[in-house]
Amino acid sequence: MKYSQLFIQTFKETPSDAQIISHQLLHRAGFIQKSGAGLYNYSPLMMMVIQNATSIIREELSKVGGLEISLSMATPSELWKESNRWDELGALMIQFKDRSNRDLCLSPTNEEAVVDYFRKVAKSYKQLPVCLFQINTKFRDEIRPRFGLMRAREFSMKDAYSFHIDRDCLDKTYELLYQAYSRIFERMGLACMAVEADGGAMADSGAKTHEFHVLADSGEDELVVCKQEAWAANSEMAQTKRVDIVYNKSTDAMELIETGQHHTIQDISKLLNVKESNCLKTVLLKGKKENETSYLMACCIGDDEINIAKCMKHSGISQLEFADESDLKELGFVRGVLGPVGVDSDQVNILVDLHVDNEAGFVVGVNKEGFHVKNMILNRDIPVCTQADIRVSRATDVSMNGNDIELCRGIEVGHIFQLGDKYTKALKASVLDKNGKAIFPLMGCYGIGVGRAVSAVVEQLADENGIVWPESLSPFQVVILPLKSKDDDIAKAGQALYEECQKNGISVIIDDRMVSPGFKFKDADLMGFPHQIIIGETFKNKEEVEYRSRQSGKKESLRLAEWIPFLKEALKDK
RNA sequence: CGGGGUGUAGCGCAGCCUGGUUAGCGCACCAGUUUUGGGAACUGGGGGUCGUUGGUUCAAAUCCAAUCACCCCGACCA
Repeated sequence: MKYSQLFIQTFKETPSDAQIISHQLLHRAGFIQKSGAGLYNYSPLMMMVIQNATSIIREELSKVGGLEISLSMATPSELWKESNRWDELGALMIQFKDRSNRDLCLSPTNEEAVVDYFRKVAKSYKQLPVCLFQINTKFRDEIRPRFGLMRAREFSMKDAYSFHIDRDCLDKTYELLYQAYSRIFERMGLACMAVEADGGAMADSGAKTHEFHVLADSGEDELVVCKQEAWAANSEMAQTKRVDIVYNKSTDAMELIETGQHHTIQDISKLLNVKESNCLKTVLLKGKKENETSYLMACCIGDDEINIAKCMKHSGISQLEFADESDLKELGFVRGVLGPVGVDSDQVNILVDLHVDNEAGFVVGVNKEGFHVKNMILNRDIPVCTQADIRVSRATDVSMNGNDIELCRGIEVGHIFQLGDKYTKALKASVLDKNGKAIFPLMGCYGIGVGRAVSAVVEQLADENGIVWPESLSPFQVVILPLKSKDDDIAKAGQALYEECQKNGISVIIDDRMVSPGFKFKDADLMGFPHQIIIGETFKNKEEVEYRSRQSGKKESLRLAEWIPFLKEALKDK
């Protein structure tokens, strides 16, 4: 490829709305353009990177028996209604009507569609196991798209789905996919970590699931990592322990106390001279259960925080969020003095964190302006409640085995789940087993965000001069930079080397523009091609050209004729 | 969804407060000359319904209103 024919614009300046390095560089180097909030156009260079990434994915999935299919991007509402997700996924799913007034959506994920495909073909256990995958565009109407391709609304995803006759078979495929994912990310040049995760809206709670994370400060997920145990988990589900609480063991009766305008845990703690960890923080959450509005009262230690993702998991209520003033009013609650005492558990479920000792006394609001109680004891005073891990982990916590932990941030580039029979059951996709009995196959589901993975590569490998592509993803392996554009000897040498590379099957681009040397250097660095060949002064003087590695900056000089063998050697592991 | 901010050339911005020539700067783009080892210099040029709509005014990029778009922050007082 000749640079002059590439139809690419690079920029010296960073677009004002790009927050993170990968977004800035992908834009500056001419790989992506924004077309709207969370919507991006890909340039020819970006398409080459995407092709390289998807080839790696296809190869590795084929190795473990994956079969590529393509499901329609718009899906009819009927399918989603069969699994009840038409309403459950809420505003995340962009829904619309066609000219005949039929409801459709742009697929945010494809469990229903793939099960529909599956059930039209599968009749017998003899057809299993099977693993179907596709690489196509998904649309999720995210609350807040950001960070360029990291959280776009329209994005390319590889999603795979496997079907099994029994748990054992599912486990085996899950393991195969786990290994395939590790190889895929390794080949993309990513340092990746498998992390225990929460299935969220996609799977039944308790299902086995791992996320693959690239550690980066710009990551949107918080991870809890224990190096000693080689254990890592998403903070949405990581259970850890506090070791600093002294409980107020007491059998004294509950005592009503006047607290006036004191509302925060901090104020109450000071006023009554009680430790914050001996107060109970109570929040009211609102969500949906079986399409009906449902309320949840969540309690934790006063200086802890409620983790909403964990609350959703343990309560079975989806789309949980903090209730607003009008919700509080409607239910007869008062802001600032919330508490579980005397709450009708038929109306509001009560979920209490495990760190709240059920025999210790706590200070808590009593839903009456100006009053709290002392010595509220869970076992005695709150007859109907559930206890579960619903707090946010802190860096000062220890693992369940008592070892030190670290909190760090990660970019989720892949996610694998065991879905169980949730979708096959919902969509009545059964096959006959050996005994001629109909059974619902177990499913696994495996996703990779293609654009996000590519962004993560940029995020992880870029330096102050621009992108540094690994050979496996780079649009071109070699960039030839003939300096002094008007010098015939140099131009000829460049052209000759360019043709020679092509003859030898080396992927190459030549910067044939009539621009100053600095421009060519800066652009080559910015665009991140791994191998640079510079033809300039040294060629005029000594008939030598110069090699420079983008990644290490290491330079070498060799005679022109020696370059092809050198490059072949350098690229042979690719 | 709530709060804040920004919309002026492809990109980055000034001008607006205090209304008044032909709306400006840098980068990018086009032509020419000179340059050529880390984003060259000079000369000449093209490109704008100042987000949109409405209002105030002799006069609006500038003041007012509405609206749209984009960005950032936010659920910890429950």
